[in-house]
Amino acid sequence: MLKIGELASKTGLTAHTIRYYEKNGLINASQRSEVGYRCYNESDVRQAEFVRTARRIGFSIADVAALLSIRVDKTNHTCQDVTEITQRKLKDVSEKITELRSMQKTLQILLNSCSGGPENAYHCSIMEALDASNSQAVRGRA
Amino acid sequence: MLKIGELASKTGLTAHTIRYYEKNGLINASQRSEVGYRCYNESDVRQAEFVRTARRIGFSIADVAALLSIRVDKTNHTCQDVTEITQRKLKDVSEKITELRSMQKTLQILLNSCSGGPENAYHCSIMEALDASNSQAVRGRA
DNA sequence: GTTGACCTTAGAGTTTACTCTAAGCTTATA
DNA sequence: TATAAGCTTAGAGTAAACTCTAAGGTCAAC
Repeated sequence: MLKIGELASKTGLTAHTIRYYEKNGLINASQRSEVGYRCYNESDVRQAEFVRTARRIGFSIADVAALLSIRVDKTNHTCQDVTEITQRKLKDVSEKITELRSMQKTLQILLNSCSGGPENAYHCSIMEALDASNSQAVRGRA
Repeated sequence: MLKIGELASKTGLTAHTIRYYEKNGLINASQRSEVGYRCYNESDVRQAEFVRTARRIGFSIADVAALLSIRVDKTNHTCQDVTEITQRKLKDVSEKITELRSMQKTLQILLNSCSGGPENAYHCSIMEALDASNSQAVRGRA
């Protein structure tokens, strides 16, 4: 039976985070010591590791809660339930990537257009591009 | 001279957002009407458009504030000042993309491993992968 | 027997960028 | 003239996921 600090170092979470997850129903201590300390058994530890793994992959806390509810009652859930969550997350991630790539491209174009040197910014082409909202560099995201 | 609602529809921001930007020093109305309405002249409008453009590209509010301080005093700032901000932002964006790509890859591996069918989740390989923290799919992000 | 590390709780604070509300005045339209 | 749309302010609420604080109890070691 581990105390919270031990679970923390075992999982790489902080004790604060573990209590926060508990408040959100992701992790629980199946027992308390006589003085009220949280005690985690092997099954609790596995659940905590599940949570940490899922969070690390990018699932939100709500996603993890959904995955856990499947995990504790696998026979009443289908693979489809699981893949739905995963697919939705993949879609989110992919959309975010598309958006960021567009930003990346724009920023790179801006950087390419400017010397970046010590001369004053009076004719800086980045500033000019930002000033002209009809500029080529920026129009990509309109 | 535009009122806030007119500036809003011209820039695609909301009046709420414009006031919020004002509070953060990004946009200001160089005049007020007799009854206290904000009045924006051409220069104010250009600044608002600058802000909107820079935000759209992905600059944070702090970034935009920095760019504006250069904008209003170009002769005392260098191209280097501008490219530094842009480069830092490009680095942020690129790092975020790397992180998300890794998530994307992991999620795709999970999806590929699972049928996603209506059978129950007892042997769902996604759940198994999340349970086994030493799984191949997940280890990539450790 | 006292220091220091660890545990408890409730609850507030952080970050970013809005978004909305309430209460009230102004302006345009019918 | 009534109604609706628009403007004002200060300040609260939202989202996500922590992160920290205060005030206090517990435990192992020197």
